[in-house]
Amino acid sequence: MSRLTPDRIVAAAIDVIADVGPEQFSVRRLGDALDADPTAIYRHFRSKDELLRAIGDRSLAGVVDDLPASSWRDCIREVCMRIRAANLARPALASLVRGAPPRHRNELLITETILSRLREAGFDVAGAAMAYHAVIELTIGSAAIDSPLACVAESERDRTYEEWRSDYAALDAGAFPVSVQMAASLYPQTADQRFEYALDRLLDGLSLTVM
Amino acid sequence: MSRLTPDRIVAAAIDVIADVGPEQFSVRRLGDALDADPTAIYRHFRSKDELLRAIGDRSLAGVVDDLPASSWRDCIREVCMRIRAANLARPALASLVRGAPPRHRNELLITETILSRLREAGFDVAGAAMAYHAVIELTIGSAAIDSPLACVAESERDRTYEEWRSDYAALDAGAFPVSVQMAASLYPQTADQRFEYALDRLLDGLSLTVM
DNA sequence: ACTGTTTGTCAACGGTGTTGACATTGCAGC
DNA sequence: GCTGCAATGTCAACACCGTTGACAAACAGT
Repeated sequence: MSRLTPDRIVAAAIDVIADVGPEQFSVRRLGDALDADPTAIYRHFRSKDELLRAIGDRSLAGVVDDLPASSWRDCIREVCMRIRAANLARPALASLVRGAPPRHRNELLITETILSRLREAGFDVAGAAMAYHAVIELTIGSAAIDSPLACVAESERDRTYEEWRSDYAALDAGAFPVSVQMAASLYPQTADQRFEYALDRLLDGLSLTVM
Repeated sequence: MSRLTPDRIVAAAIDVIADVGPEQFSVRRLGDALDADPTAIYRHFRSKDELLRAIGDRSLAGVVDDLPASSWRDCIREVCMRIRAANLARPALASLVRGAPPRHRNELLITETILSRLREAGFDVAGAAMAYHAVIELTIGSAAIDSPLACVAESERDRTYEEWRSDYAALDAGAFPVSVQMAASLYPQTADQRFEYALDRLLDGLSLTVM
């Protein structure tokens, strides 16, 4: 075996990203962390993009383990929440999804799980495909939006939300009456809970198509 | 007045992005297009990020003009489609959604429009806030995911989707039976239509909360 | 032990955003 | 008019970035 392996590189990369943030992550920094020449990484990954995908896939390990067998809704809901949690925990991943197809094992397992549950629930092939894409777009897209704020301390996050609310409250009440009136009610609860609500409403809507 | 103005820079930047794609957009290219030194741009924008935000702001102009007055669903649907269209046309925006967003006029107009329609439709304050966030997260998130493929030629896009489908079809049918079976049905229709479907199902689900 | 592939190292290429020093322009106030 | 000052454009340079090709060391198979 070689000194560097894909596994060790991915593990080190996750550490580096946790350290310096996804924005500052670079091949050179990763090389430093590995005490190896940065270009050695290209012996194991064709490009940085391929490396990032591998990192993303590793973070999705276990997403489809021990799922509730109760209903298709509960199952898919849980999968989506776990995907979100994985993406928010390592915020770099959310940004690198970029519509790339799931070529890796964990991503494929997720697809297989969601699709099969939908089919069991009575979705026809076309309906299952549409429902799958709908649920995934909401989950991944929402995580991409929320990830920047997910990695800062809770106090700072709260302060940011409060700042945004007061921005709305300070608007011209003539031009933006409803925004001003509702300012205090915007960004309610936590970002996780807002996602949960959106996912539940989407699943409600999808349920209607199969009954 | 100076030879370069923020307006002219933004206009040129939009042209350049349309030409070479968001990925290849750089300050140097923009300088070439303006027949000026690239660093002259920094006399009008503090950073590339600020420039991108200005581009984003302009691209959202007109999103809330002449909306259908019929139903709240039609109205919000139309707003979301226009936001998506704006984001996909100027894909650079998708990548900058992640930063802490300063409130710009067009963005505020969109918020006001959606919130007021929801309130008129009978949503209470809390429900309108949740529905607003749900709809926006799906719209912006989905656009962020779809934008990389939105700016390539249709033939190349079709080829990419076909490649992804055949990736699924080539999987081990024992481990991924449903994925293999449904391979040809994945990524159905266009990305716009898939988003439309997801949005409609989400609106269906939101409708249930207000009846 | 010889050979050929794999892996690590090094220098370098072409690109990026951004900064500071310098030259030029335009415009206020006298 | 002129002067002085701020705004604007130009240039060179910095510190990075992802990636490639040539070369050396280590390993595998025969």
